[in-house]
Amino acid sequence: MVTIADIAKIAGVSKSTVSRYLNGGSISDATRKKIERVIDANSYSPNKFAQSLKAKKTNIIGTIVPRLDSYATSQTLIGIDEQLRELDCQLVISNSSQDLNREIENIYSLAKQKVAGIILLATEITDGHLEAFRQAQIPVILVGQQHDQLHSIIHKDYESGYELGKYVLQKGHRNIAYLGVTEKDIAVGIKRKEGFKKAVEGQPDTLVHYFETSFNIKGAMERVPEIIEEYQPSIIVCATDNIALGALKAAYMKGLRVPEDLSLTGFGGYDITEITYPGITTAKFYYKEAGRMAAKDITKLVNGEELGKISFTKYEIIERESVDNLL
Amino acid sequence: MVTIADIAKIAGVSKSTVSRYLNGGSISDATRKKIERVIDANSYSPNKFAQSLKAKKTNIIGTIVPRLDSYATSQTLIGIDEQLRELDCQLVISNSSQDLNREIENIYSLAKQKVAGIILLATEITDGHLEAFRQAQIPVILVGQQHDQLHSIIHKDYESGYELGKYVLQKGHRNIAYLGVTEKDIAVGIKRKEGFKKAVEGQPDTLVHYFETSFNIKGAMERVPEIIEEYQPSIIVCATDNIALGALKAAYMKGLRVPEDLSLTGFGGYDITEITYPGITTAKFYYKEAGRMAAKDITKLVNGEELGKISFTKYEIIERESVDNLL
DNA sequence: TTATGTTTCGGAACCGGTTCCAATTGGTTC
DNA sequence: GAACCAATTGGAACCGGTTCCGAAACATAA
Repeated sequence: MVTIADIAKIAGVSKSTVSRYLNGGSISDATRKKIERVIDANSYSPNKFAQSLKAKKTNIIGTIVPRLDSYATSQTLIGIDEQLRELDCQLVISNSSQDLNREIENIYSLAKQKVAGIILLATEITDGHLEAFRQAQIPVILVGQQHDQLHSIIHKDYESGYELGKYVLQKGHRNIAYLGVTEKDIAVGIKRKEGFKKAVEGQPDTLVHYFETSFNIKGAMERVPEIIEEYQPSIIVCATDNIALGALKAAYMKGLRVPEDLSLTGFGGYDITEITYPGITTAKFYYKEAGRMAAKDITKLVNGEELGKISFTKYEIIERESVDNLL
Repeated sequence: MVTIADIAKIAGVSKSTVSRYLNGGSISDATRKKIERVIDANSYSPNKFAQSLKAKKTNIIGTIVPRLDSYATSQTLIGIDEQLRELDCQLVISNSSQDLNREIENIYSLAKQKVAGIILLATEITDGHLEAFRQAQIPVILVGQQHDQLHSIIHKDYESGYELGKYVLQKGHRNIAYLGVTEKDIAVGIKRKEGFKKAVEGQPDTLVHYFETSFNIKGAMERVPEIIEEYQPSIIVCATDNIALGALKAAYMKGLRVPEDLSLTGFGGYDITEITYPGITTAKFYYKEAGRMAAKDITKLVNGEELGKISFTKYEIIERESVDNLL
C-alpha cells in the first residue's frame, strides 16, 4: 500500500502539500506537476478509512429496501444507482426482508457506518423509525410513502386510482370488485383505493365491492375465485400488478377468458404485464425515475440545501387488452 | 460521539485497557465489570473507520451483479444477504449494468474499499477481470460461471440441459427448435446447449434446429415467429425462462395454443413461470441456495481455509403444462 | 521476608489521512 | 536594497482505534 507519506517523500515535499494537492489547496505549478507525476507513477489513491476517520463522515448513501425480489425495488434501485454514480456517491443497499424491526436495526446500523444519508423504500413508518432517525441525525428521503415529518417522493396513488376508476366506468363496467391491500400501507392500501372510490362514487347503477389480500401473487390467486363466485363482477381492479397477475392466473384456472368474461387492471406497470396474454391494463409508475429523484434529493439534503417536503413522480395509464369495452 | 478515550476516562482506566476489554485480552474481573457498565451506560460502539484503518481490512463482502432487475440476481442476492448476516459480515452490492468494463472498474473500486472478498455473479470472464483480481489480491467466488483459475459455484447447466432433452424426447417431440443465447456465456450459451444436444443426438427421425437470441423477453418475441413459420417445430426449448416468456407471448399473438399447437420449455425456474397460463415446464435452479453457498465459501476463503475449485448447486425439472405429450 | 513468576495495566507509537498555524519563499513597490 | 504582502510550504496535532513493551501489582514458592 502506497500512502500519502510515500508520495510526499518521493516527490520531496511534505504530506500536507500532497494533501493540499489532492483537495485543491493553493499550490505552485511546479510542485503540482511533480506530485501529479509521482501519484500516477505509483497509482496512489487515498485510504478511504483514514479520510472518513478524520472527516467523521462519508459519501455513502444507504438505501433500505423491504425486499430485493420486487419489480418496484429493482427499478428504484437502478435509478438510485445510476444517479449516485453520476454524483460520485457510493451506494450501500440494506435489505430488511419485510421485517419492520430489522428495518429499524438497519437504520441504526447505517448510522454507525456514518452514511451521509438514507433513502428508505418505505412501506410503513412507525414510531420506532422516527426515533431511529431522530437519534441518527442523518438526512432521510422516503420513497413511496408520505410522512409529514420526513422528506418524501411519492407516486400519485390517489390520482392514478381516480383516473383508473374513471377509465373503468368509461368502459361501461358497473359491477366492480376492488382488490386492495392492508390499510397499514397508506400509499397502496389507502390512497389508491380512495382515489378509485372518489372516481366511482355517485355513478348511478354501479356496484363496487372492496376486498383485501396480501401483496403476493399466490394470495390473490386464492382470493379471486371466491370473489368471482359470490359477486360475478365484470372487472377486478387490483391494487398492484402482482395481484392482477394472480387474478389473471385464477381466471384462467376457472376457465374464464380475459377480458371477455372478466376484465382486470393493475397498478405498477411491471414489465411482465406487457408479456402476459392478454397484456394487463395498468397505472404505470416510473420507479426508476423516482429512484433518480431520491438520489438527487438526498445529496441535496446532505449538502444542506433546502428541499420541499414532497415530490411527486408521474404516472400513466397504460391501456392494454385486459379490459373489455362493455358499451 | 463517544470514543474509547471517553470510556477510558470515565471508567478510570487507560484506552488500551478498554481496547483489551473489547478484543478479549486479559483483564481483571473488577475492571471488566467497570468498563462494561460504562460502555453500555454510554452506548458506546467502536468507530469502524478507525478499526479498519488500523487493521487494514474490513469484514465487508462485495458482490458484483450484472443487473439488478433479474430474477436470478435478486434470488442470489437474497441468499448471500441472509447468509452474510448470519456470519456477521457486511454486504455491499455493486451493479455493473451489463457493462464488462464497468464490472472490472467495480472490482478495482471494491479493492480500494478493502473488502475482504468479492462474489461475482459472472456472465463472462475476460483477461481484464483476471488482471483486476490479480492486482486486488482478494479472494473471489464466481457464481454461475466456471473458470479454472477461480473458485466457482455453478449450476448444473450441462446436466439439466441433458435431462430436459431426454424429457422432451420422451414426450414424443421429434421436430425441435432450441432457442439459445450467445456462446460468450459459457454456462448458458454453451453448457446448456451441449447437454441438450447430447440428449437428443442419435435419436432417430428427430430434427433439431438451433437458434440464438438475446437474454431479454423482447428479443425472443421477435425471433420466435420466424422460427415457427420456417420450421414448424412442435416444441421450442428456450435457454432461459425469459426467452420462454417471450416465446409464449409470441405464440399467443400468432393465435397458437400452448401446448396444443406449440410446446415450450425454459431454464431457471423463475416464479413467474408458475403464474403464466399455461405454466411453463422448466429446469429450476436454486439461486438463493447458490447465494448462500457463495457467502459461506467466500468467508472460508477470507479466513484462509481450503476450498475446492468448484461447487455445484442442485437443479430440478419442474413439469408444468407447457409441454404436450405427443405419444 | 525475599525472590520469582504471572497477570494486569498504562504509555506511547502507529494506521493514513486533513488542517491549523507559523515559517519561508517569491514578487512588488517605493 | 529594504519593506511589505501574498502565495507556498512544512511541522505538528488530531481523528479513534490497536498493539507492543515495560512497569506495577499480585500471587506463589523458597
